[in-house]
Amino acid sequence: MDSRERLRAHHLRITDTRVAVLDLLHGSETALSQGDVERALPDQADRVTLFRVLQAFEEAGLAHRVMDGHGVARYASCAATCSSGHHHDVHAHFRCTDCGGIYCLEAVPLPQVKVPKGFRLKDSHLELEGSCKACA
Amino acid sequence: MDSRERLRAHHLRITDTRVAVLDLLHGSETALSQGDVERALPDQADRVTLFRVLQAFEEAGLAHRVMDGHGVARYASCAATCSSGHHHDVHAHFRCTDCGGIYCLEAVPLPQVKVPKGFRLKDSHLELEGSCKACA
DNA sequence: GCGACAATTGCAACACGGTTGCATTAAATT
DNA sequence: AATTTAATGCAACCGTGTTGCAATTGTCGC
Repeated sequence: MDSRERLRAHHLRITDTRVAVLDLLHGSETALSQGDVERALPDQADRVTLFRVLQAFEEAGLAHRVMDGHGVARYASCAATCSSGHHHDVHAHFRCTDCGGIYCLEAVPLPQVKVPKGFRLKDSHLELEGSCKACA
Repeated sequence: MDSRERLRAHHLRITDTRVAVLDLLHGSETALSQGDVERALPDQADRVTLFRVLQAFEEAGLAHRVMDGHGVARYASCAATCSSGHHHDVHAHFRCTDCGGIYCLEAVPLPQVKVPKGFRLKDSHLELEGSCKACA
């Protein structure tokens, strides 16, 4: 689906920056940080705007957020079935310790776990680390 | 084991601050951030010192580091079998979205996963989210 | 196409954790 | 006790994340 259509479908106004960022995310194999986007689209927009664009994408269900190992947020485009407040990115993430890239591993499901008595489980994240196919 | 003994066994010099921090970590049910330690031990030491103490603990195998959901590092005391460069904290972590506390769930093992061809897996982290027994 | 309204953007500024360099202090070794 | 080696405190810096506000721009009805 075209980026403009996707924005419209998720009730976000269509601006040059949003289209450019969404295209970028969609074409990237790895999740991108705000800084990555900034570097990939120089002079496109202020860093605060990029921050807010990515924030809006996440809230709207257009992208999901993954934390890298150093506390920096990275974003990857969501499956088509995600919508505002309802993400379905139930897969593992692989972080390459060489290049820093984060890959969504759709094929790796999240395990069913049992938590101790009294704890209430709402969400789970599985993060794998190692070398990606480009670095190994 | 006494904190002084543990420091000695891991080839770290024994200082008031290190003993205090190690005692604190050992007595805490949840993983603590540098800020947590700072607040728990006011006037004990400079924040840079606390940063370096926690860093030294991790390198020495006295504590392991867990990232909270917002990119802040938290530390929990390690099992006795951990040593410099060889951590054995192969368990899941539970983050309470209400109080922010992070619990080590020794009873929850890490799943065996298969990564795509070309990827080389070295480490994995399982992070669970929800409400802890105190908040639920 | 034009105007009105609401959403988006840019800029300045700040918060906070993480991090380094360097001079000072303190622990371990003899 | 003297020497060596590591730990500490302080100042300072970086990058990400964040907010407030004024200026700009997209969208919708006409």
